[in-house]
Amino acid sequence: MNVRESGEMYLETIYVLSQSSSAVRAIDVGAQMGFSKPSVSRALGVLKTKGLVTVNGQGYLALTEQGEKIARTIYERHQLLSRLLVNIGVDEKTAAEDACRIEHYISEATFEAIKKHVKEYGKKDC
Amino acid sequence: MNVRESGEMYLETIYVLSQSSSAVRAIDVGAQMGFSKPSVSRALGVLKTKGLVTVNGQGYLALTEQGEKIARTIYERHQLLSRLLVNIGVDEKTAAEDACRIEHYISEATFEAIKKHVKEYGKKDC
DNA sequence: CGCTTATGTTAGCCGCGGCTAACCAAACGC
DNA sequence: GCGTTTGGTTAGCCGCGGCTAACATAAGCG
Repeated sequence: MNVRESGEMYLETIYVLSQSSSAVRAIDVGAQMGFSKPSVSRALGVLKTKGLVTVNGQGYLALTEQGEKIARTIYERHQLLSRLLVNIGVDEKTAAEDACRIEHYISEATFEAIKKHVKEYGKKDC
Repeated sequence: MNVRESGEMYLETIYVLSQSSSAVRAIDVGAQMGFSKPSVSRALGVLKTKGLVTVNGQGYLALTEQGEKIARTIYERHQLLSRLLVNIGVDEKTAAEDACRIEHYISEATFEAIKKHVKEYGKKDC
């Protein structure tokens, strides 16, 4: 399922919120992302039809296996990129902001290369 | 003037084409980017009204000082990111593709940090 | 019971940035 | 000199992804 930046951000947000809260609803996602209720409603509708998100009777959101896979991928990239940027001297806030955009646009190959590089870089302590 | 990814790509393309050709026209930009004539026409119209591009009587395009500044910035980022990715093991083609997207989304701070890091990295030969 | 508050959805707008179809004008070639 | 080819514009469509306004429930509370 092709999900682009917007969809990925929704999935990632649900994923992150799920880790600190036992129940995530649409309104929480909107609050987190700074988007209106209708925007969230529609975006979730799309993600539902794509089989990436489910909603139970109480309005609680859950990622499907597929959805969680995407969310975890993006989140992992976010973490790695963010740490990387901080490591090379970018301030926390800017690093997080930049990582948040870059994370949607790098290929798997680039991600793997960065991961490998970070490991080497750490080992050699340079 | 706020230019986003699309506008930046047009500016960058004009800039690059200008370096290997003495005269760049809208049609060349379209051919290079794989876009239709009307798309280019409209995009250039916007860039013209923003004072970033000029067209002379013969239909030849030129970047204004402002426009060239943006184009050079983006191109510089493209080059640096591309080299960086190749250095850490990403293949040429993928590196270019990824750089082409990332270049529009990194902050000045991140760009400077990467530049600095690349220099250090080179020096220490690790 | 009835009002308020919280949550979600529906309808419809807008800017962005692609697209095709159609047209216009200038240059080129027979 | 006239048809074709080349380059550009105008009009208008479409999907994306925000938005507001308005409405539908459902829960909490005096």
